[in-house]
Amino acid sequence: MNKDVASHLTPLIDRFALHSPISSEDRAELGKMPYKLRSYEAGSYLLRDGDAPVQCGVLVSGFAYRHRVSAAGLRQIVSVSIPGEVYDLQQLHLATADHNVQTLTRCTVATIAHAALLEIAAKRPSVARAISATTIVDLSIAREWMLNIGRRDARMRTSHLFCELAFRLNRGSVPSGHTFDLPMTQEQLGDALGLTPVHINRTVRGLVKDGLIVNSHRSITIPNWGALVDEAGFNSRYLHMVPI
Amino acid sequence: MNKDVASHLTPLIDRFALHSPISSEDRAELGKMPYKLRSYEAGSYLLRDGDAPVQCGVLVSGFAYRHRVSAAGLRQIVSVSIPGEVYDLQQLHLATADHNVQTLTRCTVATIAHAALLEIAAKRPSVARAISATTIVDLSIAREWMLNIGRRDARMRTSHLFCELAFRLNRGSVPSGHTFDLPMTQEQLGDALGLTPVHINRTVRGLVKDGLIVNSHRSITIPNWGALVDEAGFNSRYLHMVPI
DNA sequence: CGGAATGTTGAACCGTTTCAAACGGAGTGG
DNA sequence: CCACTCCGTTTGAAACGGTTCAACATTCCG
Repeated sequence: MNKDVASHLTPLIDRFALHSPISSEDRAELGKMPYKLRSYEAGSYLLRDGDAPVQCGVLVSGFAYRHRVSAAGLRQIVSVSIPGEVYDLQQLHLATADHNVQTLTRCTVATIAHAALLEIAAKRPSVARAISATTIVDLSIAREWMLNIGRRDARMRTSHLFCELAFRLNRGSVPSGHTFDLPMTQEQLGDALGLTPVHINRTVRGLVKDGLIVNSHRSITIPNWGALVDEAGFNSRYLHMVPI
Repeated sequence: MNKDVASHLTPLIDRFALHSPISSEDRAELGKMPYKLRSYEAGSYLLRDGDAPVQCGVLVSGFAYRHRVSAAGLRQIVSVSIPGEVYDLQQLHLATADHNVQTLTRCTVATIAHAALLEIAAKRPSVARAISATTIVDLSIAREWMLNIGRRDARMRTSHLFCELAFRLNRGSVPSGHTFDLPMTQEQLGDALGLTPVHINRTVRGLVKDGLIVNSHRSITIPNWGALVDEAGFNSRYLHMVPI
């Protein structure tokens, strides 16, 4: 199952390299990690609240989301993972998961045992560092989400999320007229933004009416990137991503 | 300035040990890190958005908070640091800070150069691991804050924050009748909870009226821990803290 | 002591929620 | 190929939680 190692783990290594220097030996070592390739239907759980997490996963293809459910049964989506991202470093050193990770679409996932990753991290400080850096960027995104949910109105919140996803999906540069997949229902958007699905509907329609986005079949087109950025008050700095 | 090394860095080492095994040699090594002890007035900046972070800090005494300001000038407090906590691991591998850290009270801070910490982390995998684990717990707290801000009403939000602070300040067990310092203005509470100061006022008064808390002089007494926990829907699991 | 910052309260307003109903598209079975 | 169902989207109207604005009381601090 490890024949084409480099191609499946490349996103993980690239993500690491994005925020922290990774030497070619590190690359080689990381590329040799044993992993398993699996496919999941849309809606499958990749991690369940209460589980003991024992593996990391790279989303080779597909979207996933991370969510917590309160004692009262209220759900908050706390992050969205896009193709090529690692979705499970957030639980690397914890005995019990405190949230769920669920697929939004059919996904192909390369899973790596925590033990394997920790072993390399123990041998190679730069890998340990890269894991930390990746987690720190997740934390920065979480801070921006708190600001978004806590302090912006529905319209800004929604356009801010669209900006973030477009920017991440396009790795740091979004041309006007760009289209991207957004495989989330309006209920899921509501759970991500702290709003009701009904209000998400009205808000998205408002953005469409004002020509800020075009919305069809779970994909979003941004006719004018600058206009949406202004609407959202979006500043990509928190993503700590160097534009390509 | 390093005479009484163990006493000032102990909180850092203890925090590490809380989530990840730290051997006695690691302890000794960490205890030998060079650091500087400084005092800050209430309201001082420990880190400014845009700065290049070069040092970590341990809050030997005093409270601090972390906040982001949006393009429109809206402020969101994204975490509160209590005495004994490390306040700066969240920027360890980033070139530029994306938020501010400011003191709530007069603070004594032990600062450690990032270089010194990274050097030990490079030599000692368990230290690298402890840094990661600490950051991962911060991330878990951030997730709960997103849930709190996004999905709970003002009354639950406010009592949830009180529960969290009481629980962290008391290291995992809060007896009924417990009193703790909460050196935050109502405006700051509002910025932490995504509410206006006026509404914080009404909410806190409501909690007082219903006997869930007693509030005087920036300190909070919890007459009945179980009652406040129920009101807030608080479950301490996300803090990943073993009760003492 | 005086001035600034913080806390308190009321009343009007508004963004979002709630409830309810209808619509549309995709998939399924007869 | 139609009828049926399921799920997500859309829309309207009323209700509500939280905001805004404004005024005043209190505490803090130089």
